[in-house]
Amino acid sequence: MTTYSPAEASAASGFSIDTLRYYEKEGILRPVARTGSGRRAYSDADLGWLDLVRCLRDTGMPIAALKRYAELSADAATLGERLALLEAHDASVQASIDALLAQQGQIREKIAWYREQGVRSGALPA
Amino acid sequence: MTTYSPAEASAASGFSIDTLRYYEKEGILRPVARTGSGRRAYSDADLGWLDLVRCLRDTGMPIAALKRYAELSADAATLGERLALLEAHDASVQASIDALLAQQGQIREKIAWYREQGVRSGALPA
DNA sequence: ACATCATCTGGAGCGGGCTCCAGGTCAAGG
DNA sequence: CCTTGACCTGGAGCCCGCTCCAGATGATGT
Repeated sequence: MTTYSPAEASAASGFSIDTLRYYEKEGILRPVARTGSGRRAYSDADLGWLDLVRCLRDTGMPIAALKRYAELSADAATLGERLALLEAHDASVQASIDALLAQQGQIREKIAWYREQGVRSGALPA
Repeated sequence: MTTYSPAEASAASGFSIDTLRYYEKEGILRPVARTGSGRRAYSDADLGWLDLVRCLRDTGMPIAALKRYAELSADAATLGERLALLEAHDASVQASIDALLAQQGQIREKIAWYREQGVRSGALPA
């Protein structure tokens, strides 16, 4: 069973070492195994979980929700609850995408308007 | 030429009155006209600009960039620069959308995995 | 043996973006 | 008139999510 040093876990997950320690302190990462001398030894399972954390964080899930999800993960009986949490998050991601698409439309209208103004005034080539 | 009280501008833009004052202080909103007694009187142009600000903020443009954009808007000769700024922002919005779609895929995989686990273990109905 | 380096801990500090507060000033309704 | 309420100002405070620091400890390479 391979293990990984903090530096390796950081490289693999894309989180800084400080952030990994912070996540552990916050309960997003359950206590990581230690070597005899007290250094962290991340497991493959830890890295897998960090991958998911990365994805959830990057899609805007707040630390508190991540922590909740992590707590639930400690108990197999909460599978339904975790599923619900993920589904709610999926819906919120969908909402963000929809909002971004609409806003992108507005930005592009503005861009088109600028282009027209520029050409009309001769400031931009047609 | 219609004008709007702070409360009206807030309702129309969706920004709190405090945020409107903050934006003005930061230079995102150029100094708003005042009534004889010193109260703000927002114009239609102000509200239009706030609409755009809303859109840009909601798509993740930071305060500093908004400020830059606002400064450029004071000088007609900077049209090209503003256009470039918007185009860059459009590209970053597109990148966010792409990233979200990919991450959504990952989340949905996880959801599917949970469903299967749930059914397999009998915790969830097929 | 020694210098170097990675890591450890607890806690302070930071940047972004607001949000709230105290204390004061007007304008309008009863 | 007098109260009420919207508004004003400058500045402090807050929440989030890290990020950095000092000081100590243990592993590593020469």
